[in-house]
Amino acid sequence: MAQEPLAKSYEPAEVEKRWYAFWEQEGMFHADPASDKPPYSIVIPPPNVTGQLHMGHALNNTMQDILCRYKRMTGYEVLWMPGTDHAGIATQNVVERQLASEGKTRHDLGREAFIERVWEWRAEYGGKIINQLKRLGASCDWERERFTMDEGLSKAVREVFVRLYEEGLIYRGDYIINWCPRCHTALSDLESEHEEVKGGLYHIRYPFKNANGYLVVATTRPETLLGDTAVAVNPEDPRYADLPDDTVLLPLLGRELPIIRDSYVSTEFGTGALKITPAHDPNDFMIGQKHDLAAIRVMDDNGTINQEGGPYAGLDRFEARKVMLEDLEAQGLLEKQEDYMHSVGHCYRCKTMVEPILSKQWFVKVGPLAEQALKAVQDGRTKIVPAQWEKTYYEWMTNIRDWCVSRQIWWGHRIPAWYCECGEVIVSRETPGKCPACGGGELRQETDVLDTWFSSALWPFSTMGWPEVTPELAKFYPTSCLVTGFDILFFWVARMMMTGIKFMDDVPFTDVYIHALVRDASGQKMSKSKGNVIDPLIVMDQFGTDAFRFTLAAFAAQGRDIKMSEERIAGYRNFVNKIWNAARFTLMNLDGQAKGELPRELGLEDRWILSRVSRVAQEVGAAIEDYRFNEAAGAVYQFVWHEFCDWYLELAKGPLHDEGDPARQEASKAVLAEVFSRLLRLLHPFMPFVSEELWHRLPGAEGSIMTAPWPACDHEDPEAEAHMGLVMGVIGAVRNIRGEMGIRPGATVPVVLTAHDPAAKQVLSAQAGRIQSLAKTGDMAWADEGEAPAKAAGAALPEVTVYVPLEGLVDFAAELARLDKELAKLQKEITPSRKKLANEGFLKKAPEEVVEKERGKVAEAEDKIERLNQNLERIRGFVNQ
RNA sequence: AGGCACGUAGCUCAGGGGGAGAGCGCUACCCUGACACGGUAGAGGUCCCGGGUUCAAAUCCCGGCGUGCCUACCA
Repeated sequence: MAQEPLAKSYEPAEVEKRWYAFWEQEGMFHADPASDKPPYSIVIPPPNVTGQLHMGHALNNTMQDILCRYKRMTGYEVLWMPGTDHAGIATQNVVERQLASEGKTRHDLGREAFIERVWEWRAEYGGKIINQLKRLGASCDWERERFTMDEGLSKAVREVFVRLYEEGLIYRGDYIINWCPRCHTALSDLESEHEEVKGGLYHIRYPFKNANGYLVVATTRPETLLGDTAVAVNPEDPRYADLPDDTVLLPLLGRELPIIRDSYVSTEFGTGALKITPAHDPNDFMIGQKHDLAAIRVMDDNGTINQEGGPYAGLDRFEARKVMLEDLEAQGLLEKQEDYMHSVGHCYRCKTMVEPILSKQWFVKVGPLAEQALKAVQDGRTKIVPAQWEKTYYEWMTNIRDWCVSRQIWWGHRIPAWYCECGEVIVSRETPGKCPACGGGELRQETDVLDTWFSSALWPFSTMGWPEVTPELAKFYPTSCLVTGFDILFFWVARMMMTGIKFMDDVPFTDVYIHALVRDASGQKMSKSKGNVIDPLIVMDQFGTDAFRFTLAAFAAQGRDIKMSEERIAGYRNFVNKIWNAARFTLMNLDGQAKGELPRELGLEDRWILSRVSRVAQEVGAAIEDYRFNEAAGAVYQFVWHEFCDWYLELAKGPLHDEGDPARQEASKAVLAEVFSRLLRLLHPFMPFVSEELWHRLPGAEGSIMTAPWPACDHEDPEAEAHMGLVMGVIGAVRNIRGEMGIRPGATVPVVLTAHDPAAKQVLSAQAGRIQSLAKTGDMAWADEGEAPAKAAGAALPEVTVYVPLEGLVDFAAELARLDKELAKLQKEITPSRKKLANEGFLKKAPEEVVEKERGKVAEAEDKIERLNQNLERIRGFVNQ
């Protein structure tokens, strides 16, 4: 690549587009099942085809991408399996809305044409989110992209359904389900979202048939009274031990209702008398079965009262409630009504209030499956991170109820069941030609489709070709990790566990990493209606994808939600720019010279930075493997900005610009090139684009940074780190004096040092040039203790005392104040240690090394205090003269 | 109703039995030949409150208070 000087600041847009195209063209995301490398695999949580990239997707996929890119660099064959979900209800809604704008309904088209229409919609708009993931830099194996309605995946769905049916784990039955009167479909328990709603508790009088008086029942849903088939009281309830009659009359309709006794009824709540509506309440249904009561459905699929409702037929459920209450009131049957907060299920798609309705549905008997899925986590075959979620998982798995999988919509996998006129039900992989029972050919296929989660539950193996036996399954199943939000722990993760164990005989993933939610800057959940959404696409346009990804990683602490604001992203945009400019500096100094062998003779700062980059590489790697993304990002940030840029580059300027010592200059160049190359690799999982761009700018660079090895930990040098610590300490001390004393930045100050530790003198003398340039000092002089300059500001380090002679620079009052402040700080710092050492219990019981450490701290501080005091006295003596 | 998290600098948060940390913001100074999307220095804290365990608690335990979230068939 032509070496033009870098622009002064980084321009992401063009770079991102170019490198993503390059990676795809080169097939760098493609996983080879025949590879010798160890496998690492992740299946993407498939976004809805109708989806638009939001913050949640961005976080989720950034994390997966960090893992995948890191694993590739550490020698794994990585498969990141992508795809989308057909999102039954959501997608059907979108297309129905489209039809509505043409003045049509799906019924005008008919089932087949409608489904055709959905496929058309998908072809046109369905790829949107995939392109948005690409913009994020996601390194998915797009050649393998899957869709839950694909032929292969549909085959897997059918296979699973039939096998579960054959084993008696799928059944069809009458049950109370959650019905959405707007979407016209059953919903699973999970899809009914409970929300606190202000309603009323109505006390209604049910007159006795053969006696005076009445029984008062309390209800929140008076309209369901039309379907009552009994009234229940607790057999233990003394209030109802002696009733004048065993039959009451249903208000408004006059139907005779038996009074039954069941311990389910609470004596605490309401009036202690409960109306029983088996067709419209799950508990009433249960009681109804127990007492052999009739179940009368009083509402149709729209939530409108049906024929059974007599005079109220045709009224909407809410309208019916209103009218019925008025009538009850008029007849003196409404004893009282009070405000009542209770939680009511709402459709997760359209927020319509769910109506519990009795109907015939298909269910998965989850008990046996859940038991296995529970065990797999308990015995550690699958690890959930952070572990606190395991509890939640156990809780749900042990209380799980059968899963209603049928949906009364058109878009989805049609249930492979056929009904014969003779009453036979045929469940089969292939469309049956005739009834095996009566031989009749008039078979009707079930019209219901399956819950979308039924197909997503198979995702980890259906995407790899199951039920066929494939090399992909052999190499990449079970997958290594699943990255997801806790909101779909039950919807999806738990169900994948069940099916994976059942059909693959092994867990679908060894790790599950549960990440937090992304909220707005004030902690509110982002939602369109609140208008507080931050659109990741706009953010990427504005600040660049790398800055955005880094922000997500940096804030992704385990177990805490992320509050996102543009200000933060701007901060990391600055970081990207910092990297860019460090590259500018590096490239200018390298002068086109390719990275070569490191020379044996190295400067202190060279040894130090090599040691640091070694350690940081290890730290960052370990943090990524433990899903501590924020720590990984923090370590890179700290290293790049505050060690490499703030210290190393400044220190290296000396030798790099010193034409008088070519060997030293060459050594610095070699180290600069080496460290910068490593730094880019450390950045790559977080910032794929800018790291790739700069990688190619490095002289002599070959291939993509994607396939470059993760930096080794091979230059640890504790001595160099200790010596650099000393140098930094001296520079810091001088800078502090300069800053506090108000010495003009341009002025050069003299420095006198006294060595407290003789070894320090040698180290510092060798680094005199570095100290002079970074602290802007003149010549460094050494004095013996006791010969310290009188008119000087002083700072005490453990190894040396630093004096800056002040004659002509500042007034001494300022220095006295500074020393006082410093002394006070030291005293305050050391107080807890002194207290500990004065405590006999501490001396006796604390570990020896802890006691030693405290002693050392006190000794060091006292030593500093003494030296500072000496200087204080000298100045006082001088001032008072 | 039960469960789970969280409460640390002005803001957003790391940390998690032995020296209170970061980023942003703030103050002062500086256009030093990579970068003002920058540099140097600095100010700022009852680690929510109350008990307990311990030689030692911001950290562990118990109880409050506050804030989120999840689960639940008491009409």
